[in-house]
Amino acid sequence: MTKKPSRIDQAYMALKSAIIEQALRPGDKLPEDEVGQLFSMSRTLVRQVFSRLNAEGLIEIGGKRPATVSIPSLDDAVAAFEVRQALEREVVSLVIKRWTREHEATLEAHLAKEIEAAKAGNAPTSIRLAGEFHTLLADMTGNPLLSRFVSDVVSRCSVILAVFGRPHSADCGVHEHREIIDAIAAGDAARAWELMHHHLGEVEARALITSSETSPRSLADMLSPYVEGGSTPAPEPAKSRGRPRLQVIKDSR
Amino acid sequence: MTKKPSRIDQAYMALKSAIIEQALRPGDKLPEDEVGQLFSMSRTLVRQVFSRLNAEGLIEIGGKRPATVSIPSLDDAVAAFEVRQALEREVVSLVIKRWTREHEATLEAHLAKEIEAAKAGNAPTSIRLAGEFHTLLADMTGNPLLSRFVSDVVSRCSVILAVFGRPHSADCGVHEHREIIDAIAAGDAARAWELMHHHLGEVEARALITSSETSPRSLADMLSPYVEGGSTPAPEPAKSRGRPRLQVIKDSR
DNA sequence: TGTCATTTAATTGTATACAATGATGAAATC
DNA sequence: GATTTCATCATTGTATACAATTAAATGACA
Repeated sequence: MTKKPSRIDQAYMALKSAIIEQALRPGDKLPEDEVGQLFSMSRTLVRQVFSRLNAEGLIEIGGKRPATVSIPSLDDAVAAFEVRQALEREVVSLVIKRWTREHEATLEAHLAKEIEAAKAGNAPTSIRLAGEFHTLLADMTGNPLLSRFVSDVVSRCSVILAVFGRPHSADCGVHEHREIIDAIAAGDAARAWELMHHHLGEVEARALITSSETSPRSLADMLSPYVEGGSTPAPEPAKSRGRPRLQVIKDSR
Repeated sequence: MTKKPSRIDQAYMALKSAIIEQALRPGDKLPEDEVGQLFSMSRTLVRQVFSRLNAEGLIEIGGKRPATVSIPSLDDAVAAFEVRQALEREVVSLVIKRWTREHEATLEAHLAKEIEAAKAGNAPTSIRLAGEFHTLLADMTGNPLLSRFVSDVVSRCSVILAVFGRPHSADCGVHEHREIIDAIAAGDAARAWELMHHHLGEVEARALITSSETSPRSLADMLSPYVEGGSTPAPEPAKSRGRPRLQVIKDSR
């Protein structure tokens, strides 16, 4: 039984997904009260959400300025991939030790989803699933701390790709995931690590071209798919603030 | 010019130090308003401090119960040392690559402090310095993310030692640090890693004996050396509660 | 027209108020 | 005397109010 996520958790996951799927791009501003209205919570709670996102390096806060989606530097990018290599080496090593049939089934199912998303040309989903492959693998180590660190660094890498990366090409990534699964299933630690190392190198190699195009959309538009309820919560377009309208978003579970 | 630490930073560092030096022991309760009074800040800020400490696994919050210093399980301990080995292997590798004279001087100076603390029999300081040796090394990688992760896991290990560890014996640790510095200075990566691996194994090996002795002191007493200004926790002690009544915090085990 | 000073609006930083929830202890009943 | 029930208290969860600071807009002046 998964304990039901609190509203804070929901907002956290929603914003994290939005950033990772690049619906929110690096540099985008996140005013506390605006986000609060979108998720129907007070700034107090938004602040807690921001605190968590900041701890994972996904947003920048504290400068008495609106929070912004992080813009990693090139140094940050190098550092992230450096750490990621070290962590995922350990992941591969541990997963092979504790490998079970269920793990294999889980990864196969995930890979199927990746393939499906790639076929459908669903870029945001592909990006998210590509990252989840690695966090899924990390979960299988049975080491929660390692899992957390990997999840953390994978998130950072997603943002890095949003800044430096060329458009996500799902195909090659999926194929490499295929090979990694096979090597792990075969218990070939050396080959599995070599493949993972190469795979991460490929991902890192995409950090060469800068794609900086700005699309001035409203925060509500960018976030609407992530706010619970799916459709836009009809944000007040009026600039002059009338009565602060609070919308109640119900828990549908 | 280091940016001045905010009050939040100060309280965070104070509590972190108190936990790492085992002035606050696992299971100790940390009521928000009591801590707030000690550091002369509102619960709002205390909450932010707690949030950070919780993110690093040093305290537990959220259960509608008072925050408590974390009591890591044996599984947590194994997981932490597993991750730590992976991270510090990378640290050794990177530090050797980027080794400079200044690094050597910094570490020598730190080692001198460790020796001094060991001679003086200052256990809390010894514990803190032993951890700082590793974070200092991590800083020298020039990789802020790796540095953060190492700092995080080292903190966790400190708490773990507080739960499972036998009383800290500074001498052997200091000697091992000595050897590690020498191997790194000599550029012998293999030996440096072997020494570090062994050293961490030694530290982990102390996670065998449970030392559960309870000393029911007041929170103010335990924290007073960490509160800015030393022993006066209240800025306006002239009121009816000149010395704030502080309830006894018990260690339940 | 361009630049600079001043005002105005927007946004965050912090504290406090109120509600909700779980712990504690006392009283009543068997 | 033990146990259960209920009231009270302590503590956190959440929202809002106010202060402080920064970004933006306006207007004056060369």
